[in-house]
Amino acid sequence: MGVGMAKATKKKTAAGVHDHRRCVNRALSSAERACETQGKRLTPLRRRVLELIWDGHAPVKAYDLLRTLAQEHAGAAPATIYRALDFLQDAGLVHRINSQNAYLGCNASDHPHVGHFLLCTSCSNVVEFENDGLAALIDEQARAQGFHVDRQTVEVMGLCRSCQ
Amino acid sequence: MGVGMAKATKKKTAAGVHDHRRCVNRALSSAERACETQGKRLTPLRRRVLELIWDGHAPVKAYDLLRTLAQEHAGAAPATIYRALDFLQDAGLVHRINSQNAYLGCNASDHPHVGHFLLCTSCSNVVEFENDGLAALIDEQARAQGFHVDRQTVEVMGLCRSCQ
DNA sequence: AATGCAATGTTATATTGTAACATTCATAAC
DNA sequence: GTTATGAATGTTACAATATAACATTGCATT
Repeated sequence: MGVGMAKATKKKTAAGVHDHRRCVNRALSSAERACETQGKRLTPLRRRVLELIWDGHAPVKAYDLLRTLAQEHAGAAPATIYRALDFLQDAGLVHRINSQNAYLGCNASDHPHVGHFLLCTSCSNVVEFENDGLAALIDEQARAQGFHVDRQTVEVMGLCRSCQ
Repeated sequence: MGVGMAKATKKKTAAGVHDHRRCVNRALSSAERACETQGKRLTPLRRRVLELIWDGHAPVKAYDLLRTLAQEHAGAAPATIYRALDFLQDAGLVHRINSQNAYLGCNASDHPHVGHFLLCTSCSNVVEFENDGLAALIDEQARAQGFHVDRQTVEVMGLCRSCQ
């Protein structure tokens, strides 16, 4: 199927497909390094789940992952997915988008950072952004109220450039 | 039950109870005004759900509301609660805390504002805060990436002053 | 080989949220 | 006052998301 598709749409999408494939591979390599560093085990199952998450451009639902995984992995059940997701989140390889009950590969697992996202309500694409000033301002505001910050999430809903 | 309790703990909590009662009443009055202004109908059912939300200090789960409501309202079903919650959110009287699947009364329904929260992971209390600079910075960051913002939510997890 | 712990398998169930259609209620038009 | 209308609620069923609990497997160390 992959071959036929590739031929049929070669000129227009082949490069894009390969780019994306490269991007996924880069993410997986980076994930392996990150786990090595953290002394965590990126087992084949966990690695495969991470790969499935990266396969799409938008956040993925747990049960969509499950349906896909089940086609290639007999014992797949909800716990299978949720355990993998828990591991991947702990390892900083995946973020949960709370407003969507969905999961997104993290492209910056090599350094600590907070979860700040722009969510397009039209095309469902999500981009993670980093803004140290923003993180600092949130921290400062919290401290001013005597609050000790462990974690912060920012989810911004709206329209991406191409959907406006 | 209420009377016995009140007597048993009169000195220490009676004032607090009354303060909270006053606070709830203020919120309900304010909600009535807000609906009047917006041309929306705060029916007895919706008003009661809002009151139940305000009864606790922490965000409330939909099915907890349902259990409580069901004791006094025969036809209460999930849809009953979710419809009321949808209405109250549209009217700006209630916020949803995405990271907890829980709902919180809004103390500033008289003016437009964004949903910024400090969530204590120890005592479960939540405080909403307003920081125009923060909202503006988020907006600016988004615009810089060509993103048009409709709504923003900030959820900060950590420890409140008294839980540190 | 024996032990122990992490990872996964397996089954069941809890929690959260919607869909779809029927009925009731308030309001305005007649 | 009746009637037409749409909003609100009642009612039943089910979908979607997530966790609990215990069994089994696999891997690393002794």
